[in-house]
Amino acid sequence: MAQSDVLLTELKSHGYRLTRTRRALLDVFCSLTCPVQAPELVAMLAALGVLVNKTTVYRELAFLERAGMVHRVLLADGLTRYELARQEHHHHLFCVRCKAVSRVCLDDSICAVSDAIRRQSGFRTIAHSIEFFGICPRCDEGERQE
Amino acid sequence: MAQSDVLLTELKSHGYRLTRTRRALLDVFCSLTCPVQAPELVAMLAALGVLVNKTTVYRELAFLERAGMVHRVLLADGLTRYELARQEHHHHLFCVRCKAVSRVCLDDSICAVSDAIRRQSGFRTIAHSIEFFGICPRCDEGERQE
DNA sequence: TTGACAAACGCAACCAGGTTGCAATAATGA
DNA sequence: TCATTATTGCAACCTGGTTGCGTTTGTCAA
Ligand SMILES: [Mn+2]
Ligand SMILES: [Mn+2]
Ligand SMILES: [Zn+2]
Ligand SMILES: [Zn+2]
Repeated sequence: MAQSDVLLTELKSHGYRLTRTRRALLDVFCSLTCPVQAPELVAMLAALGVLVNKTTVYRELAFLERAGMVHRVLLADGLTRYELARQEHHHHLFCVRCKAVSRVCLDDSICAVSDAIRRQSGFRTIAHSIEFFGICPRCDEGERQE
Repeated sequence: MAQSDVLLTELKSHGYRLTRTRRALLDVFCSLTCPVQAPELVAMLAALGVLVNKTTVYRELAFLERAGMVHRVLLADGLTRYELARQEHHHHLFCVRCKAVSRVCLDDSICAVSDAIRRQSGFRTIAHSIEFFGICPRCDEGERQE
């Protein structure tokens, strides 16, 4: 059973409808390895022959977010991206040159600062975002040759 | 000498003009303790009697960013904020309830993961952003009473 | 299979943040 | 004071995102 079918089954079991958009969107998300913007999703669906209005995509993203299946990713350019939730916990490397996004898994201890923050300031952390901005290996190579 | 005068002097020494907008903007930035959005700055300047067009503010922010005096801060709501650069290195706590932004200084070791990332993936980190999203002490108090 | 019903949808209009081209203005040093 | 050029205002534009509302469609029970 494909990963997207697992998700569809879960939605169905909660009484939600399995629409063309919903199926296609989850398919796309399962095939991706890095976060994407909503307008990009509209284009990707169109390329698959699924012509869907941007309003629908935004509403569907909100729905999938509520259902805990996708979440937002904020990177250095201020644009909102989405990726499948329930992946191995990881963080992002954003190349400020070519805008490529890659992933990195960090040591648990780095993610465990929440407790220290709670003690220090009383702030109850729900989530964190650790993003690194810099130059990816490919661009670094290119720059050295210029 | 006020902090903003130091910055103005530096700009002047590089041959840049000291305009009304520039002075007022640096004054405002020096008086703030957390990052602000561009439209907020337009309003704050207006409240000080400095009526300035939003285009000018955006251009001035780009200028001050190039000059290394302010930088962008991206938080959980996807809006771009700016704050004075050259502060003690710190990170942000974003209350998802009241949207308040506070600051926290983390252990150096947490910020030093860049080397590990370089070894692991070849990605050359220039900057990082570590943001925490959760409930601030005030809101936490309020929620407990409801 | 059919129909009722609510969920999902498309569309148009709208909003906010941000950008651009260009002509007018103002800070500077001579 | 004047020339030079950085800075500014304005209008028009762009993109991402939202809203209201009437229509379509997925689901399930008859
Ligand atoms: Mn990711
Ligand atoms: Mn800060
Ligand atoms: Zn790159
Ligand atoms: Zn709060």
